[in-house]
Formats: sequence, structure tokens, C-alpha cells
Amino acid sequence: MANSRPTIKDIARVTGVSVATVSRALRDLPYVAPETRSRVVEAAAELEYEAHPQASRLVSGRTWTVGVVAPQFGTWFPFRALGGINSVFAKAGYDLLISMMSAPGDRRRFLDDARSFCRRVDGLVLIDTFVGIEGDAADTYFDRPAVAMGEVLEGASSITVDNRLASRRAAEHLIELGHGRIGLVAGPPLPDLPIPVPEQRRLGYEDALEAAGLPVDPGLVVSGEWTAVGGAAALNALLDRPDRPTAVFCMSDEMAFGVLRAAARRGLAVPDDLSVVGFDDHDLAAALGLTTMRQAVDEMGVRAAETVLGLIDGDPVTDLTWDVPLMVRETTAELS
Amino acid sequence: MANSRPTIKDIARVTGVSVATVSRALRDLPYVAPETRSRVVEAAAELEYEAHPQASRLVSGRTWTVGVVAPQFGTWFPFRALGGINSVFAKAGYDLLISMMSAPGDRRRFLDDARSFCRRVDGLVLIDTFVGIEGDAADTYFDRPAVAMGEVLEGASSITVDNRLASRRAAEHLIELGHGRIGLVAGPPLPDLPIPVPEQRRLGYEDALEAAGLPVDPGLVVSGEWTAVGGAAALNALLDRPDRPTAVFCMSDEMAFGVLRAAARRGLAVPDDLSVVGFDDHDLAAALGLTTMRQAVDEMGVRAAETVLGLIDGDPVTDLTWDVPLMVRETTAELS
DNA sequence: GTACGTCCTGTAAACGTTTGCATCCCAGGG
DNA sequence: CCCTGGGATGCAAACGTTTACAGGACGTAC
Repeated sequence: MANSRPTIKDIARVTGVSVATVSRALRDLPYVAPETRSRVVEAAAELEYEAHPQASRLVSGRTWTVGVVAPQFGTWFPFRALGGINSVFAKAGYDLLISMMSAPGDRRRFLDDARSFCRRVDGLVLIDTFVGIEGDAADTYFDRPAVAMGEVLEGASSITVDNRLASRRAAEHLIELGHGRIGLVAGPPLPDLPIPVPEQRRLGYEDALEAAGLPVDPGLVVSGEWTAVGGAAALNALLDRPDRPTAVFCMSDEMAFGVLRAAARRGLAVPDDLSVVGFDDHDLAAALGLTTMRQAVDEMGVRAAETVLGLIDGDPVTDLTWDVPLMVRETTAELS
Repeated sequence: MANSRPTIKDIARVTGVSVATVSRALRDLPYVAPETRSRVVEAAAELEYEAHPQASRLVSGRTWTVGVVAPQFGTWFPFRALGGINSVFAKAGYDLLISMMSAPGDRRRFLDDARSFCRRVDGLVLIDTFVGIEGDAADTYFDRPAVAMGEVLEGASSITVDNRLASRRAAEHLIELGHGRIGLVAGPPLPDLPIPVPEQRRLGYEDALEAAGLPVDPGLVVSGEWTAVGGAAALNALLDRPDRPTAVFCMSDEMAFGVLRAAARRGLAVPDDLSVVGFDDHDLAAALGLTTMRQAVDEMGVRAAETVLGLIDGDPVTDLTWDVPLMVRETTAELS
């Protein structure tokens, strides 16, 4: 028994045509007689032939693979995005090669390897990689079409949200409910990686306060890890103040979950004693009734993937801002 | 400017040796004079040479890539596993090619494409794919070394947990606390894909009851989606019974989160009025104080990846059962 | 001085495709 | 009847590596 898989030569021998014709027939290229093509296709099916990926890649340059770079920390966002991305590329016949950064420090390592990574793929999706944070354009690191999720990147397409505007909207919601003392549960500043997201969200929060003529009290802003534990700690810090806030806006839903928990432990009822707004629309947010700003991550992933396919086909670079609607649920209420 | 990247030939020309010697020098093969090797290595660094992946793959057969098959549904588990898997392979110099199944129906599609997927990789990690569910062995679909997470698969290594034993342990914990009426919040039966996990967990629950001489009441078992919403609905169904349970064991943490929420809405205090045990040790479980059975998914992923590397190097197939310890936190208490 | 290892190096043949170019055949126009 | 042109096909050269094999140089044992 011929243990190895059939090659294009086998098909050629069986059908009595040349390998060139087989290759053309199988790829639906012109200049193949219909009768010949069907004979070839039939033989290929019969032998369960499939082109050797590495061989065709070597000569054609097309890898039929796209790379996805995702941070492993902050698990929820990238994985949901990956789901959307995958659905598009699977349908289009592309493989997904992924490179995960397990820590912010891995970002540098990834960028150093970027060119070699590019050789394996036809295009790239960059999730929260903040490549341009030091002012670099995409082509500093990549020689493939790329789309960035989460940052605007020169030379690449991008899909982002307006963090400042969305946060302003979140704070406005609380203000409209009559809240005047609104705490901000913020993400931690990263000295080694000054990502603008926390800052933008803080600015949006301040925008809302200022527009409403409310004082901006730095004491109402507390930072913590992007986790439920971080959120709980932050809320505790806020509640230890003499003039505690009646509402808080959290920069992520995971932090908000921690806030909800901490509030319950301290005997505060949500939303009666404390209103809470999150950011993300995490999988659990709806089930837990959390009012939040919705990032439709999977849809953004779908769009990112479609954009990559477009770029590969020669479309021009585009920047897209995704809408972040307010989802009013059960953790916010009018100030009593 | 030479736009294209340097090849092995360029190195050969620059250093004045043959391509064969360059190839050997760069891969640390023997029979290269130290002086020659260093000259070659230097030139390669100078030109920023890197071997063309497709070319070397074509001839050597090694792809330096491993495939990971993950379900996209049930987001938490596979993503955490992916993190662990990634960390190992990144260190070992392997790329990660992933194939996600967006729905249980995709399982068939994946299996049909499996052989072609195999040609791109040196080994496979299968996460909750239940390939063997119809009695097939691994080599029915794959001709590469594989390790399965979540099922025992003939012809592949496996990393599993003892669902029955772990569930028994969870129920025993409640029994030890004095609970006699213990509800079971179960995952949904999938008629098209009869995965044994829910059944095993139910059996473990029954084991505990029987061993304690407690009655097994089918009315205390309610199924729902593997989500917080599903858990909440299940708890509501349980609480609508005249003789409501004083404790519930949930087959997943996400369901448990829904249970906690539903309990709060109905004015039940946890753990005073209702004890709750989950299963998974989800990211949020610790922060929310959920007592649960811990599946250390990232560590399991690490081990799975190491096992694949071993298989590639010729190690024999092994089956490993991972321990699932009980994490007692704040959602369980003695029956008052 | 010959024979024989050992270490190093080069030549060239793979690997399985894609693709530029040449060739052949045949229909249709003049 | 010749010429032209385009459709269909084949030939062979890439693509950039790895690797079997053949030497060549040199040292050592006889």
C-alpha cells in the first residue's frame, strides 16, 4: 500500500495529462477543456488528493494563513474577538496562526519576531497590541496587510471604540439619574506600557462631570487591577472616604463584578444605595443585570477579519470607530 | 535596494562557502569547522537572514507548528487552556495553528478536514472535541501525535478529570455541612452530541447521596444552558418547588453565578439560606467567593502541550487524570 | 610509503507545487 | 489554400531549503 499521500504527479499519471494541466484544472484557471477538467477533478476526488500546503506556498507566496496577535492577559476580550475572527476566516478558507502575549513584556518579544511571523501569513489582526504607542507605523514591524483592534495604527486599518465618548456617556447616565458624587474605578497605570485607554476613559468621565457643572474630585478616582479583585479593592477604598460616592463607573465589567460583590459585603444594596456602571458587556453582564457600555467584541472581530481579507485583495486602509451603546440594566437607579 | 529577503545563497556567496555548509552551520549540525560556523553565523546576523519557513518545511517535513482545536462555545475553559498551551509552545519554538468550532455541528466539519489540517502541523491538542464519542480511535482522523483534553481517546494521550469523583466530592461537602436536600443544576443534554460530562457529574452527585443514605429525588435535578442565564432559570425552577433545597451543586461556575444572582433576587441570602457549589474555578470564582471544584485549566494546558512535545519526540501515549480539589470559599455554610 | 579514519566541504538531487513559454491543433477569414 | 489567432496542453524552470553522496585534506597506524 502506498502509504504516502498522492501528489499532483499521480493525478497526472492517472488522467494522462501533464502536471501543469492538473494544477490549472484544480484551481479553476482558464485554458482547460471542460472534459479534461472534469476528468482531473474526478481523479483527484478518487485519490483523495489535496495539494501539499508547504509546496504551493513556497512557489506562490500565498500562505492562506492569517496571523492573530492576542494578549493572554485580560482573557475575555481577545477570546471573544477570536471567535468572530475565526468564523470569517474559516469560511474564506484561511488558517489562523496565533501568537499570544502572556505578559505586557512579551510585546517587545513579539515585535522583535514580527518579520519572521509575517513570512508565515498573508495578513494580520492585532488585538490590543499597541504597536503604535511609541509612534511607529505598522510597516516598521510588518510587511503584511494588518488591521489593529483597539488602537489607531498608521499604515494599518483599525477598528476602535471612542473610549472617551463612551465613558462620558456612562457618566452622563449616572448624572441624569441625579448622582453628583460619582466614583471612578480605573484600570492601573502601566509605567512600562502607557496605553491610552485608561486615560481616555478617565477624560470622558471628567468631560461629563464638567459639562454638568459638577466638581471633579481626584479623590473619587481609584485605580486597581483590571480584575474583579481589583474592582473590589477599589470600591472599598472609595467607601472608606467620609463622603462616599452614590454611584461608580468602572472601566471594565470584571472590575464592576468585584464592585458589586464588595458592595454586597458591606451591606450596600445595588442600585438603591449604590449605582454601578461597567464597560465591555462581558458575557456575564446581562445575566448579572449589570448596566454597562457594550463593546460588541465578536462583531468587531468579524469586521476586523473582513477588513483583512479586503486588504489582501488590495483594498485601501481604513479606520473604523465602533459604536458603544449604553445598556441600561439593573445596577443603576435614580438617586433617592 | 534588494527588496526581497536574503536567502541561504546570499549567505553562501558572502562567506564563500556552499549552501550546504551554510545550512549545516546555521542548524548546529556537526562537521562544520568552528571558524567557518562563526563566519556564517555572523554573516547571517548581518544580513538578518532567516530561513524561509515554507521551503524548509517542504523538504524536511517538520512544520514546527502544532494545531489546537478548541470549541468557541463555552468561552472560558478553552481560552485559559490556550494560554497554558501557548506558553509551552512559544518557548519550544512552535507556532500555534488553531481551528475553532463555533458550534457543536462544526465538529463534523472539522473531522472531515482533519487530515488536511494534519499536514500543516507536527502534533495536535484537542480540547473538548469528543472525537472518540462514537468509538473511533485517534488515527481514524489524525495521522499526527495528539493529546486530548477532556476525553480519553484511543491512540492519543489524554488529560482528563474524574468528573464523577469530583462531583461526588462537591456533593459530599454539602452533606458534611448537614444539607439533606441538595439541588443539582445540570448542563443540558445534547441529543446530537451525547457528551458524557453531564452524566458523569450527575452520577457523582448521586453517588454522594446514596453513600450518605440520602434519597435521590429526580425532582431536584434541573437542566439548563451552560450559562449564568441557564443557572438562574434552573434555580428558579428549584425554588418553585414546595420543598425547596437548602443547597445546590452547579455543574459549572457560570451557572453558579446565575444561581447566586437568582438567589439574591428572590431574597435568599447565600450561604445562610442557600449553599452553592460550582465547578471549574472560573476566573471570577475566587473574587466572588464561590466555593467550587477547581480545574486548573491553564496548568492542564501546559501539561497537554508538554505531552505533545514528548509524543513528537517519540514518547509513548499516556493517560493522565488531573486532580480537582475542592475550594471552600464563602458560598457554603453549615445548615442552620 | 601506503592504508585508513576522521573531519570538513561541495555538488546535486530531491521536496511538490506554480507558472512562463513553447507548441500543437483547429476554426475562420481572406 | 494560406494565414492568423486563440484555446488547450506540455515542458521545464523556478521557489529556498535539506540531505545523500562524493571528495579532499590531514593525521595516524602499520
